[in-house]
Amino acid sequence: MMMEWEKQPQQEEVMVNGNNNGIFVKVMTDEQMEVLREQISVYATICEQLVEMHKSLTSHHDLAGVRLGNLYCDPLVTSVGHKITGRQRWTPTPVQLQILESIFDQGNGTPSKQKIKDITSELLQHGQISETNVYNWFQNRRARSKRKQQVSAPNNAESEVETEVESPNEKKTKPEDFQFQQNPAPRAEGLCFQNPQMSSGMDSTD
Amino acid sequence: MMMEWEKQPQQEEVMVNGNNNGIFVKVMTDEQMEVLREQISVYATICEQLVEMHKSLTSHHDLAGVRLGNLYCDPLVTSVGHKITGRQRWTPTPVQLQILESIFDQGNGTPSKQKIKDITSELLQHGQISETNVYNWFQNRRARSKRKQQVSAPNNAESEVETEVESPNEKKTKPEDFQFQQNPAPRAEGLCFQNPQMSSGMDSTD
DNA sequence: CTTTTATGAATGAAGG
DNA sequence: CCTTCATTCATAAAAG
Repeated sequence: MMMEWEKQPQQEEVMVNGNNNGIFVKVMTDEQMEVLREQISVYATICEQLVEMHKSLTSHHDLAGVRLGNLYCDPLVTSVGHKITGRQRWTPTPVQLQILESIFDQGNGTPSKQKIKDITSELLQHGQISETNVYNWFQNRRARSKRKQQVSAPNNAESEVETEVESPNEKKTKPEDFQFQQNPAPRAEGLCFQNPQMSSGMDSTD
Repeated sequence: MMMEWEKQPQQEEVMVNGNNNGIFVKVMTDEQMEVLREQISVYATICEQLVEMHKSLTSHHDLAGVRLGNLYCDPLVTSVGHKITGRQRWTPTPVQLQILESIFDQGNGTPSKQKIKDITSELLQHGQISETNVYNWFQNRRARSKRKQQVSAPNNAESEVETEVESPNEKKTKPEDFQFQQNPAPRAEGLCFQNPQMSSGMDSTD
């Protein structure tokens, strides 16, 4: 059964600026926001429960544990299936990524040498990784984050939307941090939570 | 296990109606929408993978299957867990493409930042486009062009350097060479994360 | 509608 | 740090 919201994207598109250069934004009502929160929350809960179930299983059945050992250890979450035929470049596992992101968010934009080692050790518990990988990751993360800023910056023509973001400490995700995308299909889009295809799963095509 | 959703929402409140009786709603930027999609998508993917894993386990251990049977059949979980992806990508209009191609052909293979802005402005007259789009286009164009060169011109100039992995000397891109990620198998099952609170969602105009 | 191809976008790594 | 390149992923468009 599909979730309701997929069929009920009832946000409206409003033009913030009255002139023809105005920007269109998605509008959500409080209720919709709440629903979203609920749904995400549900996912979180489910995930936790499933993980617990999995733990129970593997702890009670060595055989199963072994069998799936190399599968759940990280591949479970090994995101998009990629060939195991000698990957040339490191790809962070979701867990590693999450950790990296959280560290990045902590504002310590200064990845010191020692810090790198520290982080690397930590991440090694969740998959192969090297200090260079960590170093590069932070460099790239920083650079790209910054670039996004400057791209979205050209907001001289201030709109009616007061940029009253009272989160000066937030340095990465800016509200106006989006870019225009051509949308040839003027049809209702809103929350396009669709299901094109579940593809890219854990199909490790070796 | 919760993600940063709680901290992300930086929507602004705007009054949809100009008059003082207007309703206040939350506004989400495309960026935020994208973040949301990503997060939900992650949950969906993880859930699906966990379910798959669970299936593998239970198929080998009836006991475990029974044990967990009433657990995953919980009202919480009802059907379809799917990936929610809603990214849409920019598609250049013929006119834009024409201009881009001509610029590319002018040999100025070095699209500087200022140049990008310039080009973007130009192309904006022929359809929606962003600097990032232009940047990406040139990056891709050059890469593709270069690749074609090396493929169509297998000059023996550099002897046996083709001791590469895989088969780079293969005629252009060979689809069969790399992984197939499509699996159009119509699956009408899986998990569904339903919640009493969710079901009576936003469709009720209350 | 399903499968394949073309190509926009994301990102790890290297160079300066 | 910033820019550039190479490879990969995902999806719109085309082909069947």
